[in-house]
Amino acid sequence: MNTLRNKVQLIGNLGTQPEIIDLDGGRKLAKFSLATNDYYKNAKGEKIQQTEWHNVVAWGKTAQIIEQYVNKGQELAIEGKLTNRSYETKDGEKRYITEVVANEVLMISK
Amino acid sequence: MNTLRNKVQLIGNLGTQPEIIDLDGGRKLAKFSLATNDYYKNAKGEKIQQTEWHNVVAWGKTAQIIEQYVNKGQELAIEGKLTNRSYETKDGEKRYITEVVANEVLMISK
Amino acid sequence: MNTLRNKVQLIGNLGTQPEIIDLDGGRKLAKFSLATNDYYKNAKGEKIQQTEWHNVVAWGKTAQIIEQYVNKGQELAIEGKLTNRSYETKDGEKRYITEVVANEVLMISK
Amino acid sequence: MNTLRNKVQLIGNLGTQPEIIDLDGGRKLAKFSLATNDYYKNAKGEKIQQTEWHNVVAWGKTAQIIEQYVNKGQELAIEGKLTNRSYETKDGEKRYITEVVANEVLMISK
DNA sequence: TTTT
DNA sequence: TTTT
Repeated sequence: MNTLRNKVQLIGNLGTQPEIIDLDGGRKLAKFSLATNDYYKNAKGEKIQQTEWHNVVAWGKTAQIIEQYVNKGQELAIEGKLTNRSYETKDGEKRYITEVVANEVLMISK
Repeated sequence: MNTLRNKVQLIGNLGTQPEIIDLDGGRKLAKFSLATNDYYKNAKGEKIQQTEWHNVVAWGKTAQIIEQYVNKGQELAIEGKLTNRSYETKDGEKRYITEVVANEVLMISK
Repeated sequence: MNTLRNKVQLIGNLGTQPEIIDLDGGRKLAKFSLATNDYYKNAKGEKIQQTEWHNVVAWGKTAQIIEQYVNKGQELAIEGKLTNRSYETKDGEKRYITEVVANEVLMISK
Repeated sequence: MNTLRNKVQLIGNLGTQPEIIDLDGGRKLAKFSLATNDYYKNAKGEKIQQTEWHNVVAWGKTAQIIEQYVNKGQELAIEGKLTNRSYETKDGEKRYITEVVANEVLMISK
């Protein structure tokens, strides 16, 4: 009843090898940056590529699939939800980070 | 050719009245916070509500529609893309902010 | 790994009370027609409403929710997949029907 | 204001070379069948592939892109809306056909 | 056959 | 900061 309310879909390329973290109890966490590329023409008619980098995380079974099959540079479609976390810097300042929590991944490169 | 690569959809409620900024050339910019609510049961079987707050912006015609029809508290469905901007604080520090740029809005409350 | 490949999302109104079928083993099947309305302006500048009627089915837990909470006329968001079935008429002719199999429903009317 | 209400997204392979129809006024229409594949395990634990075939049409600029770049067998992501048409057979019977009208296409094979 |  |  929830994914209709908060859904993100990205098709892009991994900027780094995914980082896999082994959590207590055997559960895994995967983290990676995904670049989506947007193309448009500017006022001069030049074709411009605009790249957005997204922080993506995945848990459990999805993390396992990523660990086994997903590598740097690869093209990937993901679906998930948009989340915001805050944390404190070592100077005690509060910072905010937005992450996409992926619940589905689809490798689309051949 | 682009929205398939980077798409966000949110259905939630406005936390504040939308802020409307009149840009040079008559163009408008609308900014607001949108709360999406997720419900799940914890280990004790208690129903938990988890709220995510999203920064949403809209330009041009979409901003006009928001100015005319959208108010604090209202339920709204939006579709857009996920973007990241950086800016400098007055102390010269670089900060990052993630925003959803809405290209469609749909008022779903009666 | 699948919903990224075949996904339908509709926001519309039920044309009829949902039909609930009790299957063997206690499982339920819900069937209903959902009208989505599209608005556009024609060459004369008149506002035209175009309605599409969709055959929607849901199984199991989603069917139960529909039986309990969803009624004729109500506004509903659904997400699911697009499927095609064939059947034979009593004259032995093969006919095709397209249905949306809903796996999520969200009541959005107040 | 409309695509939130009726949206279909498919990632699949073309079963045939797209049929391109030149309409009056230079406008084009593209038609093709797209197969989406779903994988699941049956009661015996065997991996089953289920293929759905979808009728897809595209108009204008999207049809031109398809004419130039899209070929039989290729993997394609499309986004569009779900429509239903009726027509009469030569025996005077009314038949219904469901089509996905694509407004975006993305070639995802390399 | 819905709704606005 | 919203809503149920």
